[in-house]
Amino acid sequence: MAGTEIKLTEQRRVILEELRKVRTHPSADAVYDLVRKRLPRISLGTVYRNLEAMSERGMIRKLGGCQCQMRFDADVTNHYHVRCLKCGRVDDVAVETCEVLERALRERSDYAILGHHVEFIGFCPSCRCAGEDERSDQPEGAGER
Amino acid sequence: MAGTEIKLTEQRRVILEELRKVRTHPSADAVYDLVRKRLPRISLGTVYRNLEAMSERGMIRKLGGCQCQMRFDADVTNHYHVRCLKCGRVDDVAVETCEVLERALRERSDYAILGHHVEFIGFCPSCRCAGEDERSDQPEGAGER
DNA sequence: ACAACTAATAGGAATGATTACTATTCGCGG
DNA sequence: CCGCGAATAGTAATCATTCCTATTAGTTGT
Ligand SMILES: [Mn+2]
Ligand SMILES: [Mn+2]
Ligand SMILES: [Zn+2]
Ligand SMILES: [Zn+2]
Repeated sequence: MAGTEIKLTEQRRVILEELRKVRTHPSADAVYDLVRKRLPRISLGTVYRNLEAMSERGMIRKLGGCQCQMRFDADVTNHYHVRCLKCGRVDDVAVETCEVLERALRERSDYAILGHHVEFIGFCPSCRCAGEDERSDQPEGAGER
Repeated sequence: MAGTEIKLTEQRRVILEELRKVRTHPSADAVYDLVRKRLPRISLGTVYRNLEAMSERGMIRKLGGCQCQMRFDADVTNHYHVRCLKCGRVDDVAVETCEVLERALRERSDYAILGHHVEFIGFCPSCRCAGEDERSDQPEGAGER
């Protein structure tokens, strides 16, 4: 239910406030630690559930768009990928890699940059068609894992 | 031990051959299923161990460079991130997002493209210094999870 | 062929992030 | 206060991945 309105409960409000305070891109359990200082009785499940609910609604971002399961590729040349949000299919894409991005960053960052990766997200040809049919009745949870 | 030479055992050879046959970017357990047709006694642990060993040596690629643990961000504006391979720290980067990539892909792909994400990888200022010190004695497993 | 030694494997247990489940609680209109 | 749907706390289950250990395969020297 990606577009549904959400009630701003105490727990959700505090999670959001704490996440807005930090610049560290915390993990779910790090958010849990922050929130627990103000709501000692909150449960980890509530943190996970609400982080998920809020990212579905675009109130926050979830990083590392890839699913948990790793994928492997015998092609070690530099190329980018596109992943289907619904079925998880991964394909190569036909855009050339963009080293200009890396050069630009090397000048502005204190990190020692080793590389970068780009992943497009969308719906593959078959899921795309399936989605257009059922768009009317089911808003589709976008397969977000 | 990223740069060490590797012996091409029967199991490794078959894993590599099967991975080279497909274009599907299979997961570890999908590789296991493929390999098991030829080596019915191979264990899942061996598949995981050797996929990891071969990707460390650049013989294959591991996709979804992000760790398993999700990170969250209250900043929902479009921006890219850089992740430290050693300590997992994630920072925002100061390069503007590259919509030209997405436009280019939309013309060439059958996917319905919804977006893309870019993640740079490298060493953060503190891990970078620490790494330079110990570079002599320990080759450093690059923190590859 | 045999012993000694090392690297790799099979199989199963352990781990850790995430999700599912369920009884209880909360908030709210009537 | 009552009834009811949404949300929560606490815990169990899931599932990809890693760890562990006894066994095996390969290698070198005799
Ligand atoms: Mn590929
Ligand atoms: Mn950010
Ligand atoms: Zn699909
Ligand atoms: Zn670091």
